[in-house]
Amino acid sequence: MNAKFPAMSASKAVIQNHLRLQPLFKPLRDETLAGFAEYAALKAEKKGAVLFSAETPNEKIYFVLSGWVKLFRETLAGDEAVVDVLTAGNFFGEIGLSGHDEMPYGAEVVEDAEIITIPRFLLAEEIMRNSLFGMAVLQNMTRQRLQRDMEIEHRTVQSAPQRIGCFLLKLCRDNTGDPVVLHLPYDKTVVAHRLGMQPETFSRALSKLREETGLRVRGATVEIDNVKKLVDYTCSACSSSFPCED
Amino acid sequence: MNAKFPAMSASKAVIQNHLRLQPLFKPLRDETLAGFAEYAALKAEKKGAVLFSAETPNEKIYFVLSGWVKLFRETLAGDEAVVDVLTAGNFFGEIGLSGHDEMPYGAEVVEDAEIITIPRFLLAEEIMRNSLFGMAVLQNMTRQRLQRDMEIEHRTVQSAPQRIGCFLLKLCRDNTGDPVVLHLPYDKTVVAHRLGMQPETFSRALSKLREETGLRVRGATVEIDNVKKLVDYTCSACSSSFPCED
DNA sequence: CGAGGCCTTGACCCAGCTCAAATAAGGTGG
DNA sequence: CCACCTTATTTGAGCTGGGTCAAGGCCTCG
Repeated sequence: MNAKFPAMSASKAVIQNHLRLQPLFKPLRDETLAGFAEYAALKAEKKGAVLFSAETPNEKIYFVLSGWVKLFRETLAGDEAVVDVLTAGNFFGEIGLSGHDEMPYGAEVVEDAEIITIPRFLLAEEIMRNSLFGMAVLQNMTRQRLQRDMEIEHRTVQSAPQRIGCFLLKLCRDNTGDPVVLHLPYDKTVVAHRLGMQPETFSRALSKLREETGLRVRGATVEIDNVKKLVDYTCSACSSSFPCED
Repeated sequence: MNAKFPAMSASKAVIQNHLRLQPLFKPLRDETLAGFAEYAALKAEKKGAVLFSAETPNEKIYFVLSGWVKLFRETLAGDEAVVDVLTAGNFFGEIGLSGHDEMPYGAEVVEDAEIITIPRFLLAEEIMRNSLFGMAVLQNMTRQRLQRDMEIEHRTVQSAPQRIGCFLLKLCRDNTGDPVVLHLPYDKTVVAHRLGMQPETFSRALSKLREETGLRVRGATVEIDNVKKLVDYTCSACSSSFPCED
């Protein structure tokens, strides 16, 4: 009964609790999660922190508990393409599970974040051992692929204001009551790049969206009085109707 | 020893041989493949055949042995977005493995094709039983996701002529000798949509690419004298260098 | 040989990009 | 709490790649 142990196991217990809440881990038993927690680390990361760089080997899977992280690549011309932006409930680095040692993109914290990392090999082992878990991972990857398909379609079919609308609607997902208040989670420049447009275009498109659908923007806060109006404006160009993904 | 049996088992043997060649099935033993072959069907499909429609439940996985198949969605406006175009060695319908009963897009033969179909449940069972196979499926899906990531980047970073160049380069992949002769596999309209552009734009962009890199086009045949020149022109905008995917 | 479907070309338009400059918004040290 | 510096955001002006519409040309197949 070393004096250090109570503290340590308390911390591990905290991690284990967070892991239990991850949808991906639903098929796992507590003792498995405890095993993960043993090797996992929970860390508070400051805005600007680089978790890993592109073209770099990486051994961990990252679970975002809070804050925002962007995944990005840099083109030869020097400008960045934002692949995705993740927040609470998302994870990344799973690409490594499929034998890609070098990450195809870098990861940077864009809003102070709490992140749990787990060594990749633990998950890989569990996938081999527990086919239910393997299936869960496969389903997750499949969903991501479908989201990418949609994204590609959106980029050619939607106008800039509509893309912003679509982005805002995804943030609404939970809120149902009509006056919705959102906080733009991070730097508007990052949002712009996430949506594949320049910051100037983003600014103008947001103004247009404001006129068109009557939403209000104050700094990083967005208020939507009439969600239906926003849906009508945004989703008219799309091939699937509103709550466009499961 | 019914008279029918020799014929049937010969046909099944043919199918089994095709299945053996699928990279996805590498981790499977012959007896497993034999089991698949028992329920599988090999069919010659004519150009224009619709294999399934979007928003429709589907129970099969499709392996393309020859010819070309396009996967597509239709937008409300009525124009089609080509999600992907597949040929020998590719397969589709795996989305169904992750519990998506309704297909998110339709499949149509765009060039006479031979296709093997396997009931989805057989693969699903095997995934649960054989974790090596499950891992192979996961890796495949992961690769597809990464390809989508690249595609999204390409759409914003590359010009129309560059996108065509990129497309041609992928078709070169095997040929190494410098004078390369390619046959555009299908309808130029389909290629255009696959690349996210209008047929008119495709035509103009192809002319530009011809001037720029000295390749020659005669009907559906493309001759490339200087692959390096094409690479230089095409890949200059990209974030990864030439043979851009494994 | 004719019809319909591709493919190409021309003319014009417009969303979004680029360059440049003016403002706003934070964050920091005093 | 304020002045100052740095980093976002907005706005203006002009450009351009690609879309749209419309008209031929060409090739294929019946």
